[in-house]
Amino acid sequence: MSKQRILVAEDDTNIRNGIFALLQGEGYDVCVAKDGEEAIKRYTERKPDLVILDIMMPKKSGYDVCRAIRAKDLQTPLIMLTAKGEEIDKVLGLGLGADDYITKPFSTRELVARVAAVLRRSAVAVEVPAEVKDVFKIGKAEINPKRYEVKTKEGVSSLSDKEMKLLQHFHLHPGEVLTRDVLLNAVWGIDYFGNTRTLDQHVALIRKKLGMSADAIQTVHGVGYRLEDI
Amino acid sequence: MSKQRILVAEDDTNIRNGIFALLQGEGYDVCVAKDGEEAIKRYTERKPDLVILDIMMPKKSGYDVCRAIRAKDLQTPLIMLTAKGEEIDKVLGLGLGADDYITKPFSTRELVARVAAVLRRSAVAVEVPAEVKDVFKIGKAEINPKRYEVKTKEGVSSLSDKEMKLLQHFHLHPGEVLTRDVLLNAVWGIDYFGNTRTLDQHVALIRKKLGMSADAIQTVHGVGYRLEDI
DNA sequence: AAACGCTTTACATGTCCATGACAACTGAGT
DNA sequence: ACTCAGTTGTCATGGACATGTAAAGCGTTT
Repeated sequence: MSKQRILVAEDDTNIRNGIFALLQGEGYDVCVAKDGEEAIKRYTERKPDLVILDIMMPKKSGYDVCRAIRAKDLQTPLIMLTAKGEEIDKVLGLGLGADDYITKPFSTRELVARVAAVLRRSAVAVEVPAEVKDVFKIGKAEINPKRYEVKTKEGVSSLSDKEMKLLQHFHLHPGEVLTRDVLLNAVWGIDYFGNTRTLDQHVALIRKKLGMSADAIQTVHGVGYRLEDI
Repeated sequence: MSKQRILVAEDDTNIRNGIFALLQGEGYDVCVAKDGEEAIKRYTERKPDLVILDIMMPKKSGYDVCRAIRAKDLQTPLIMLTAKGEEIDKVLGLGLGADDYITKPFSTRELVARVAAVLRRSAVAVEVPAEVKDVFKIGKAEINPKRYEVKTKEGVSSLSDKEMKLLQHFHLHPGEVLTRDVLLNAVWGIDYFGNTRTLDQHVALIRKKLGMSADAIQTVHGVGYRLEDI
């Protein structure tokens, strides 16, 4: 799974930097905003998987930002930071659609736990509409995404996470030439700066596991790869 | 299946409207009551599939309404809203027969999750009397869900609650790769805020008790676990 | 206080994957 | 056909990260 992105909107520099460092340390891709307007801007340009909103902010309050986001998008989970418990009634009462809240002051443990829990819930709720969960074929090999396995005449081999994602992406675009950029973005995440040879390496592994059907994944010299559709 | 109907009894207008909008947005057929007497009236005329009751209400308290409903009907699930943790003891202690409770303030996600969970349970209770209650096998070990025991060639060991739930979940999805998220949601509940390593720990314990059949539960690196089906 | 179940921490172990080197290949231009 | 530069296949390896495992902490029950 590629890194999950979190937008943190908080005006207090200390708290903002603290949360930034904390979440980044936990392996998230974090972007920040120091007021409500910036938060909305960052939201539209970065499309984060989770938004953490302070309520008291200059320009636009957390309430306003929440409404603005919910107007466009009902999916993305949202955590509010509040100074006092009472304000929660407002959050709920106004039907703003926040997913969780944390009252200041909070412990780092608490923040990390809630962030993880909210992301976990939303991951399950979405239940991966973009991905394929049913058995499909590549060449004469059968891919089983639920089991992370590929079955060929030669036998059954198990697939690693990246291998599975690559195969799924090929299957979703049969016959199309997929450039390295596209594949790297799809499997490794949108902002992957690594060596492009990594991709070749994984293609090679996949071909090995496909056995006879290896040539179903053709290389298009100077461009990328292509799944043969028969 | 037609829309499921939910009755919400809550005196605070903001919260009532918030819950109303939230649940309606989730696709439920929602009706509301602003005090205890109205709640009982609405209940008898609408026969909802689920009742959400605030405890502190004018005219009749949530306790009273709960008792009144349970006097006629033991089926319909019931969720109590409480302001403080202590009151919960009363709810449970009085044997009122509430199915779940939520302490204020709560997040929208939490409410939605619990509503869905309670409705799912009651649906299951009507259709299928139990989850897995018969003896089943994992590898060469025999699991007895009624006795919370596992029998292997080496002998018999007893299983804890979580261990049993985990094993049942594996047994219900043989061969499938189950992600940590899915397992945590299934066994620990949707609003679990703990460490993901807890799961690993329990898997380790289960493997120990499975003895020789330990490798029936395979780990899929970077994804989760998988029960080998032979 | 002792036992138990669950969680958390800490450290050991293992797996996968990113990376670089080099060989083999491709295609365009001669 | 041959050359050559750029691209891709393949292999080997170190390191980052996920998992295994033991032990300690914590709250509840006996």
